[in-house]
Amino acid sequence: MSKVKTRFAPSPTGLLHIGGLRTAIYSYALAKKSGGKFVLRIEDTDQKRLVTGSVENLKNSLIKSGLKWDEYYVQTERAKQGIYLKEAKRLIESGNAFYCRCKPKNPKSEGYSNILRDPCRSKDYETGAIKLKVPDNEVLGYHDFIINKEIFWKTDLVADTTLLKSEEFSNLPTYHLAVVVDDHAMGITHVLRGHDWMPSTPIHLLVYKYLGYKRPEVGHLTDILDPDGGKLSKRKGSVSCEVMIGDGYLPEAILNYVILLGWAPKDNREIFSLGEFVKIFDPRGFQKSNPIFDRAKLDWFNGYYIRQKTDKELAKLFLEFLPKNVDYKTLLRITPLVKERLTKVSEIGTLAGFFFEKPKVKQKLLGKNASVHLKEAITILKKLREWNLDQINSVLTGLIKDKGFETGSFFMDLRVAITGSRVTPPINESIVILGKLKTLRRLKFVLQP
RNA sequence: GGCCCUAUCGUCUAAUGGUUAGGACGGCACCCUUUCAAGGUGCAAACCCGGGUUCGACUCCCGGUAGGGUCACCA
Repeated sequence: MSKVKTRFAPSPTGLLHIGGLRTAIYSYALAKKSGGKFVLRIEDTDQKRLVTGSVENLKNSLIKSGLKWDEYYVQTERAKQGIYLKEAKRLIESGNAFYCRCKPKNPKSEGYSNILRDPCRSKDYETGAIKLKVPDNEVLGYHDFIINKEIFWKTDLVADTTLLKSEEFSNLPTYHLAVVVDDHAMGITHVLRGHDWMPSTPIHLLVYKYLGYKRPEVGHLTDILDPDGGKLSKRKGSVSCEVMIGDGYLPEAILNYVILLGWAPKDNREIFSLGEFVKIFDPRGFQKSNPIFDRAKLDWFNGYYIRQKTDKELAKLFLEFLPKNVDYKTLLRITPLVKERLTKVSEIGTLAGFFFEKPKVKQKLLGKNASVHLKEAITILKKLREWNLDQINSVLTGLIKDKGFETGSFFMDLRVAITGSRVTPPINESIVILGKLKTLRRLKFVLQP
């Protein structure tokens, strides 16, 4: 197999969205599978929408997911070299582009436009924005390697599109020029991008042709849809990688889930790391229809990957979500008790908070025999010389038998008195970690607040 | 509205003309069990509709319908 070179070309307008991450993953896998290179290119030619800090954030999110790029470019830097201006002028010279001095359209006030041919194409300006002179009565087509189909457009339906902005916009290229010039200059062999780019593909096809470039393979990926309909909205915030990690999701869980949105291997295997994915990746496994983002399944992946962590790894992750003064050694002992009870790392606070802070115990959570249960528990636990699980287990089960208590309600009262909650890690194991002193103090406190 | 893409359980998907239409998440039930989980077992749950082609269509073709995208000197 010949070597594939791909790129991920985000615009630095915010955080890395999981849709973007997905495009990056597939591009990465496509290149790496062949032993080729993966390029990161920042498409920052729109000054107005640039968000400061977003380039760093983009990089960080990619790194956390394990996606390492082999080459890195920034478009405004390349624009300073004059490369886009030079190529745009070549198009003017060959008669395939023209200068335009119309006022830029405001899409919001004008809605969709049906004017395809720009009036300036017949004028003979020598400055202004440079637009593509789209030919009449031709058919443009390409084979999409993801949809696996030939796709065609009639040029009569393609608009004269701006390629290079005018002087007042610093002669920066638009996406349409920049992407073609850069992909060619960087030797990109496979372009993989979102479905939303499909309608502008005929423009790029024309630019490739007029500039005399060999064009790469092109494939369009499905869009991730919101459960409420429409494209997954950034406004909901929690679909950016950074926010999700802050919510307690693991990068490897996000990665694994996202890989499976719109792609599946022949054997339908579901669990894999990035490295394993690269090995089995096959572009024929793409789904053609848009998948819907399903948080329940993501949660399942997250729980799965939490359970795969060693106690040490997990305890370290917990630190992020707990008060600063938490003792790491104690946390390490707690970890195996909570491991299989977590969906998100952030839930450690509510599940294990009682270890670090005396809980408020609501009386109504206690059963009607609570005071008897707790009194007897105090008496028998007080006598214990060795504070370990075996001792506590045998002493308490012995008590239940002797007094004829109901096992479930006895332990529930103990649980509530110690933790303040009816949903907790195993109570005897918890008491061992909590220690004799605190345990007895809490039990007494509940009886006599 | 023009153009383009798409259509299998609620969701993610497998199937490449002949299957009891398979798996996963979620749901439900049972087992395990001192709560909740995790784990185990089982159950319910899908080929958008209408025409063709064919001995035979989830699979191929056409038409509806539905969903999505896009129509900026934004990417």
